[in-house]
Amino acid sequence: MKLDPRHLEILAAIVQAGGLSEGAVLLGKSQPSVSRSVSLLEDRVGEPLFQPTRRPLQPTELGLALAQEGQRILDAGRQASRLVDEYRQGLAGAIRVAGTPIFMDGVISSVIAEFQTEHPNIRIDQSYGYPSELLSKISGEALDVAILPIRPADVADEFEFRQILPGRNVIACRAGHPLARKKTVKLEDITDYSWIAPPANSPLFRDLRNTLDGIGVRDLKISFTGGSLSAVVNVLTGSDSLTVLPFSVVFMMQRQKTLTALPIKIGDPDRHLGCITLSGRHMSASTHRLLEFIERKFEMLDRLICDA
Amino acid sequence: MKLDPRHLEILAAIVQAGGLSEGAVLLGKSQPSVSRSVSLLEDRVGEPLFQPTRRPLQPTELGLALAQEGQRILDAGRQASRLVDEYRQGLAGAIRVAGTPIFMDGVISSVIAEFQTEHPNIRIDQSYGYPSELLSKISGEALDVAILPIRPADVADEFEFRQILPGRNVIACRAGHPLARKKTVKLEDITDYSWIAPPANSPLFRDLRNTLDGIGVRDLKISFTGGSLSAVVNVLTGSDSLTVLPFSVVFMMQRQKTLTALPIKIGDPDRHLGCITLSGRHMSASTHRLLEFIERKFEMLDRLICDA
DNA sequence: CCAATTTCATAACGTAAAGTTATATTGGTT
DNA sequence: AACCAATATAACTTTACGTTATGAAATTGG
Repeated sequence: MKLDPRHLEILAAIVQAGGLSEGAVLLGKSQPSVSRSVSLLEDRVGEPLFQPTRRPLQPTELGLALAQEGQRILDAGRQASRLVDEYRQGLAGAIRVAGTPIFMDGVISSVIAEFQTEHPNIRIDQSYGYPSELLSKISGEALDVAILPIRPADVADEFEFRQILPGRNVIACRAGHPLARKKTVKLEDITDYSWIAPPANSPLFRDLRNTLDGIGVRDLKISFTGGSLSAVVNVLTGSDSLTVLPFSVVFMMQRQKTLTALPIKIGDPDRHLGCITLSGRHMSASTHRLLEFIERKFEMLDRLICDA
Repeated sequence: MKLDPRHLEILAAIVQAGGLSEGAVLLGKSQPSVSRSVSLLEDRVGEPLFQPTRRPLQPTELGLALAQEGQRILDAGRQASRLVDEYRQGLAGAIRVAGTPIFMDGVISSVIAEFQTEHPNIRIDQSYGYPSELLSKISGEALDVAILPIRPADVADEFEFRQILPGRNVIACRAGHPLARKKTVKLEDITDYSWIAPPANSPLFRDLRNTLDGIGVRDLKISFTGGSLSAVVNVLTGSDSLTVLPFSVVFMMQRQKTLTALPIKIGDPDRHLGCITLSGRHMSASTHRLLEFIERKFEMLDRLICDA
């Protein structure tokens, strides 16, 4: 026989409170209401749940056993309410974030780390991808937030774009690089050194080609290609190679005195770093919190970069 | 915010079944019914519980978490139903049984032991007492069943009496007692031996006095008084003393070749052994089972005794 | 890419029961 | 015996469950 879980909850409250009236108060209902609910439950069970003609209303053996199950139901209900509250306030949940490898490792990951210390109950599922995959994952709702460099004009209507950093690339080298000591660097200086290229299908690779095309470098020696940011940095710091990197990444690395940017002006890409979400869809409160957090942190970073 | 536990149950069923329609089947409800219940729940929660525009209806993070709580509620409900079923069938519960010490230890306890092997989920709370206390405990609902010797006419209206054995006392002695070998025993033989008496406030003690008065014995030597059945038996088997015991008790002990009854006719008491319950009150199914079990066993015992 | 099919949502309506206030009963107490 | 607090009952309103019928949307298969 199927019992109404609400009846079991009421039974548990009465047993716990030690009386029907007190139980009613505990439940925030009127006394006659819970009285009748108990009657209904007793009718269905077919056995008395309370000792008859006993005034401080004592449960029978069966009443006590059922009240225990009612308590479990109450507990589960309370836990559910707690979950909802936390979720609605954006204090719990899971967010699927992905972005281009260099940006994610170089800049975003530390911001996410900061976010997690503030919100330990929010789980971040991070992954990597290049713009086209990222957009299709967002579109297919396999992803909540994508962080990538994109031309604002290229953002389709189904997406929402929040710019967090203007695009700005620099030529990067190790901190103690011979060229790094010079006040100004000329094109002729650059051609002497070999180059490190990011993976061929990455946006940065196109930036690298555009940049070098732009400043007239035609035949560049590529000594290393592919790999993650840490691979690039390792090769860069262990040699006199050069590469093109977003200034924000170099800026973060400068703090550890490993990389530096050459004092030479190159064309900025028309892509800007930003967060892409699906527009029109319901956004979870925790996702909203993360986006606001990222925007705030990058405002601060932008100010630091401008001051530098 | 308080959520309806039934909604959480429905959510759990849908998630478990892998779809709204299947969930409806699982719950034994119509599909529109559960559909609307989910809508109501989503309205109250204020967050989507299922991915929109996904047809095999996949739960969101929060939906999944709430479904888990719903599962706990379902489990508790099922357990409650199981408890009720067992209780109604008399397969579970607790019964408070008490009786006069000699009867309980000598006859009833072995019957109860048999009952418990048949119904391991029924707990028997056994205790001892003399008729007056037993009746007042039954009256005050501190006891479910009392087993005692009583005159059927003395049973008040508030009680229900089921006789299980006619009253019949015998003079008992150890198996190898000198008198036990005789074909017939005369009054003169008896007076040579000392007597063991049950506690002075027990019905058996009155039976002893009545019996001896009836057969003309005036000055009896009492060598031991009080104690439980096992104490009486121990003294009896370790000496040539005599005592008065219900024949049923002696009959049970005869099987172990420890006691025997003297072949001398004494007056039967007007009390009969039976079960007392409160009349008019609801009797639990397990109590009913126990009473029937006892009646059945004693019918068999009675037949054995008559055959002997 | 369109039709067929599956899956879910909505509509309309009857009914069960939860909720309320007011009032009657009944153990327990002094 | 009488009073008091706790529980039960009565009468009525409102909510929402459950039903069948039907509509809309997404997936599937050719």
